[in-house]
Amino acid sequence: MARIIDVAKHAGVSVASVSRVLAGLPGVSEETRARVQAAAKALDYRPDLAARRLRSRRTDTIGLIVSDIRNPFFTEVSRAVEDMAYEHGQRVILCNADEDPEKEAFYLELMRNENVSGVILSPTLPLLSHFKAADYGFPIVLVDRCERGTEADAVVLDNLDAAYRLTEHLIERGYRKIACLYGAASATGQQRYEGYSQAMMRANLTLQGRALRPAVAEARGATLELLGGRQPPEALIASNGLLLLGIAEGVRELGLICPAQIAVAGFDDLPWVRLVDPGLTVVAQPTYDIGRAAIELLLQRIAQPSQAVRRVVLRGDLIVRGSTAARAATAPAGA
Amino acid sequence: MARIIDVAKHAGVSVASVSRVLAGLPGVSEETRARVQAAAKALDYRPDLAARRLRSRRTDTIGLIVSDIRNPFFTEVSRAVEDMAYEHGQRVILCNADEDPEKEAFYLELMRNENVSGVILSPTLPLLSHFKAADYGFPIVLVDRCERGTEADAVVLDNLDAAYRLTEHLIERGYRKIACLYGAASATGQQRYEGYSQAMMRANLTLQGRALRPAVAEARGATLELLGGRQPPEALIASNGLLLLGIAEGVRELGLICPAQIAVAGFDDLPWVRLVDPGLTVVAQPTYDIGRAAIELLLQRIAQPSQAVRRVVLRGDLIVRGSTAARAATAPAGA
DNA sequence: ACATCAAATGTAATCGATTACAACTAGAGC
DNA sequence: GCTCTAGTTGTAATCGATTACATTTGATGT
Repeated sequence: MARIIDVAKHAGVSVASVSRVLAGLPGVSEETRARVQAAAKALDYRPDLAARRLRSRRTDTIGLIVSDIRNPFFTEVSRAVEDMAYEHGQRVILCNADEDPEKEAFYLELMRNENVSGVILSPTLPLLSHFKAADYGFPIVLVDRCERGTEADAVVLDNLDAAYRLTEHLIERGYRKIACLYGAASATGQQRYEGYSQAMMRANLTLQGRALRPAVAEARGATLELLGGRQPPEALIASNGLLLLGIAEGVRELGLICPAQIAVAGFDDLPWVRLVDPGLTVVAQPTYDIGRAAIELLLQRIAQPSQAVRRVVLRGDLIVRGSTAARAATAPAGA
Repeated sequence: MARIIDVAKHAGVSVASVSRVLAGLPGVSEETRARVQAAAKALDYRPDLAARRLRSRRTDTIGLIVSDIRNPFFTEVSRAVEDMAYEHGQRVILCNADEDPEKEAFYLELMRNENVSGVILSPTLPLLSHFKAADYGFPIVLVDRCERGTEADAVVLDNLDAAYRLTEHLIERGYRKIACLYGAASATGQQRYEGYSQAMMRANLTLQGRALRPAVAEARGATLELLGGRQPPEALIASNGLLLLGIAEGVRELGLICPAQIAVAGFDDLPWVRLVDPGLTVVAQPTYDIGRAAIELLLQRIAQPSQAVRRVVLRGDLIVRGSTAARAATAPAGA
């Protein structure tokens, strides 16, 4: 493998000139530039990144720590992050923390060791509660999750508003007994539950919330339980796509007809929600935009480490489908 | 940030001793070991990875180049790869080549520059056709795609067999006019089409194949076209999850009843396939195992660069659901 | 008491770039 | 002709580890 000194010899110049040409710095004559480029091409020279990183103290690498890449929301976000990162000459190291604070700490530690340019993170609840971006040696941008007082750049959905509107929609359509299954592991789930709560209380309706671990089976179980009990709800809301899937499974398992017997709504406009029977009403998140906004914030902070904390709040898009069609006047009580 | 020389001074030993202790090499007294560890902890020392990589010529980084992480198959595979990689002290750089040979070449180039320990790759068709792992400066393992003569380690499904069994199942259930929508961009799609063809020919049935770009909209369009024409097929087969989704969309759009009016089957046991109306019959791929097998092959090849080429062929699992229920004796022709 | 040897430790070269600084060149101004 | 400046170019220090090789230490055998 050719080294910079080989290129220098081949071109008959010094290593400094080679370095300058290849870095595109000014102060090099056209002739030298041409000779160096020719030599580099002739020798198929490629700089050793380890050496460059050691000397320059820059890695051009960003870390992306999500809870689980298999969650379609994060899949999409990570895709956006990767696209943008490579466009800006950055590599991406991807990590799955599985909502586990220990794994999360491990990966943040890893990022420090890797000396990354910056990190995009969807934090667990315990980490978020005292989170200060300044505590880390590198720029951090949060995605999907953040609380009012969090001292960090962040890109989030307006969760409270979105959940409020979704719940309001159900109320308008005539549903009264509405239960909400929400993720207990993230701030986002809590905020969406809060939006649901506010809408319900405003309409003087009784809250029925279930905090769940973010897993399909959890939501399925809760659905079977709720709908199998006495006083089953008329409508179910899921705070994210995984839980929505679980609800759909449970409803299907019970053989209930949607929305006549049970209305369903949730978050994340996943490819399949329009396929299950009457089509599911959801709040769509602009996932790709979320990813893109996150990396833009990050790149700007890398360039300007001391700028004020910024927050991008995006609005969810309510997509109404058959699963929340207007409720029949009153359910015939016992026929 | 503490450097190794600081640790050495603090412990009253040489840098060599520190390095030895931290690398876990033998030939260090218990006392030195303890002092070094204490010093390292006291100073919160963390080795500079760039320096280490420069000197040791190892990066402990593997590259994962897939066509699109948003394809659930690759999502799952990449999850497995990441889990295993971090367990073995390797970082993962993730790249999406989008079935684009240029992007693919760019990323392979990047991997070379990064001096990765190895790469896991799902190659495009043109790359695969002349692929030799030995042409690259690093170990490579292929996933999901490989041809008979390919000179590279690979982990693949027994595509021909799986597609054959799936088609055979439809034939047994009484379907005759069976169309197959398959991905034109990958060897895998072609092999599955081949399995379909063999099963059809064995039963003396007429082939009806559509080579498509791997996109949901393509399959949806083809479905509308096929089912809208004269002589519509009685059953549709998709060679992967994306195309299956497109078929499901198309069928739903036309308001056809499955399987009475159209049977559907495909590949990939995605979370939603049991939810759409009668449940879709599919061949399930052991995706996590595929990812795990890939990285195991890779780690072994890294350890033993000159060992013989190996291939892991996994068997698909036919999961029968309502979408391929036995066909009614003969469709009443016009009532 | 001394040669021998293994274990422990230290010294310094090395990986391959970037970059501060010095040195050189040529033309402008006086 | 001489100084000054601006534009090029080169030399060598530097980043922070690993590791080949040299050296010291201490135990063992005779």
